[in-house]
Amino acid sequence: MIDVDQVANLAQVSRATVSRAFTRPDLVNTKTRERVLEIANQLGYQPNQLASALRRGQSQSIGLIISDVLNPGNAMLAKGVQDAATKRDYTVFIFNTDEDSDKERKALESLRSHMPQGLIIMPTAGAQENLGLIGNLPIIELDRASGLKGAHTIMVDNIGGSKAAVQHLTNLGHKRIGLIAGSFDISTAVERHTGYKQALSEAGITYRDDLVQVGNHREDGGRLAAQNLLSRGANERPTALFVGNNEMTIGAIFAARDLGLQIPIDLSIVGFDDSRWAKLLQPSITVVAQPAYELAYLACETLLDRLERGRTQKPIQIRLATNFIQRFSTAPPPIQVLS
Amino acid sequence: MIDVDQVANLAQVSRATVSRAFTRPDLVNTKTRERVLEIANQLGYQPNQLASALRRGQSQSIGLIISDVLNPGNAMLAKGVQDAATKRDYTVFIFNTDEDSDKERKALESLRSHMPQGLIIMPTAGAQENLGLIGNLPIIELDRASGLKGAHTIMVDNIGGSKAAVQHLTNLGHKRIGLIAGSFDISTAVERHTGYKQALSEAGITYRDDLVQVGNHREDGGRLAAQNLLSRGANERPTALFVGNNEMTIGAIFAARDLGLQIPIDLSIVGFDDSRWAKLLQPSITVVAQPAYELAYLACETLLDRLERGRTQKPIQIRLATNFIQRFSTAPPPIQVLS
DNA sequence: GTATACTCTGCAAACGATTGCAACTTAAAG
DNA sequence: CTTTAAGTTGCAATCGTTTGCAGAGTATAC
Repeated sequence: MIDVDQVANLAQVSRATVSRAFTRPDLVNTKTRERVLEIANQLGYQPNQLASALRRGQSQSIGLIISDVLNPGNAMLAKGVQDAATKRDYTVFIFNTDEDSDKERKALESLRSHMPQGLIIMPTAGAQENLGLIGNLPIIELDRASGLKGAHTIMVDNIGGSKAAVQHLTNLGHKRIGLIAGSFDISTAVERHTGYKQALSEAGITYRDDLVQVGNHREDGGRLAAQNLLSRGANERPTALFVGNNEMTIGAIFAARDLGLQIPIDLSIVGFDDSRWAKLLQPSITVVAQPAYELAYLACETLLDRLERGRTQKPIQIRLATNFIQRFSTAPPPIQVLS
Repeated sequence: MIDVDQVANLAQVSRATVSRAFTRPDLVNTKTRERVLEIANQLGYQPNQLASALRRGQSQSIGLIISDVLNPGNAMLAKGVQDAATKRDYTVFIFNTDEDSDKERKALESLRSHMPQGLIIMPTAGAQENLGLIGNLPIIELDRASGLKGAHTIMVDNIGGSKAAVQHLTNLGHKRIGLIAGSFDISTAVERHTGYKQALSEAGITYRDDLVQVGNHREDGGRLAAQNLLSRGANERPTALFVGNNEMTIGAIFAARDLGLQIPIDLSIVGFDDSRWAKLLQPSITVVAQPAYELAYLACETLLDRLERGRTQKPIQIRLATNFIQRFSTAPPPIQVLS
């Protein structure tokens, strides 16, 4: 690789001048600067980011820890963060946790050795202690909160989104609405559960524990939970299902099909988080859409602002609105058959 | 951040010994080593990757350039590469090109300054010249070939996959089989086109230019292409469509719906590349599945082997088999109506 | 006993950039 | 003409590791 000295020699200046030609152009005479840059360009010189980062103590990079890029929602987050970072000449280190605290810890350790200037993280259930490892790096929690006090968080309005979904169902006349929730050690699951309860309460429907199932956030969990809820007599089982995330929604749809239930005739379904297949299925699925890209983009911008401007004031806490999209998986409940 | 010297002081040794305790444990006395590691652990010391990389000239990282992590197939590639890299303690820098050569060039420049030890790339149409910029970094081309002579490539058997798909259709009795191909400056599109032609030829069907449409790899391109092919009289339009990638398959399905064509009664469809929705749709879609994860994992392992073992022998060129999955979007062609 | 080998440790020079400080040049002010 | 300031440049230290070399200590062989 070609370094400052080679450029310096050819341009007949010291390496200090070459360095300044790149980083503090105003400090070097116009003619000199042009000559240096010209020669650098010809040689294909590019400052070594490693050396630069080491000396300046600024790596010009940030970390991003998400649960799984295979989940399209997470991929969207990755894209949003990367786009925002690239625009400001930062590099992003991406790690996946697969919701496993151990992997999260390893990711943090690995990340730490690369000296990122900040971190955007979608915390796992064990994030609180893991985050201790990383010292006082500026951190923004994305999509959900670890519970760390004073943390900066950028999330969507889960309660509101959830409420909108369930209200839609109660407005259609549903009384027995099942909830397939995520694991309650994750803040989004708790909040969506809260929204569900609020909507029921406002509609004058009593909350029933037996209509709530907790799934593992994946397709099989959703399927299992739905089977559980739907394998009851026609006058017993829920007439509508609100599912707490996109993967579990797929599972629920499969379960309904297995049981021969027609959507939306026999069963209405609303999912949290929009996706490709939700639009594509017939009937297409009514969902609460999240502005994932904007969320991530904003998180990254916020982090970089904080890095470049001053240090910590009060914790930043942002909520973005969700977007309820009515499609064709919801309809009034079936007529009740007297037994 | 805490550095070698602090550990060295506490452990009453020189920093050389501390360093060796981590990197060449056999060179330091067992008792000393244990003391050093113990203290390092207590202090939470971790070697600074930047400094280490700079000094050793080995960054312990590789670059990955894909077209778009939002495409689930690409996300799978990213995951495969990352898993393989992580297992061997390498870090991955991920960049997206969105199929834009300019972005690819910028990605390469940015990447270069981070001194990766190798690169895995899904090349854009303009990759040949872009790759010149990066000097003699070990490179593996993933999923498709840039055309660079002597390049290492790891791809799937596109011709075979394509042939299997079209043979399936000819076996069902289809005579007019449309192809929605990708842009021909990308090797996969060319190869899939070749497979299509071969299968037709072997079935004794003459190749017709007007049954082939080139799309832009995205949903809208597929939709447009399909509209074009299907907006013909019932005795004119293709009775089956083979679509060259997953996004365009979605477009084709929408186009068929728009025209009121029932799949598979009026129209059979086979897509290249499996996906979530292909399984989920009703009818589910027959596809040629690619082992994307394995492809990527293998690419990364191959690259790392090459880095750690010796330098270049002859170019590596690997092809993985595709997997034809018959589902319910294909059926014999409709009975021809005499006009 | 000495000679030889081996094990372990420290010194100090790298890696490639950035930057405080000082020196030198030239222009402006008095 | 002298003084002061502004504009340019170079010197050399620094960031945190790694590593060639040499020296010290210990064990083994003769």
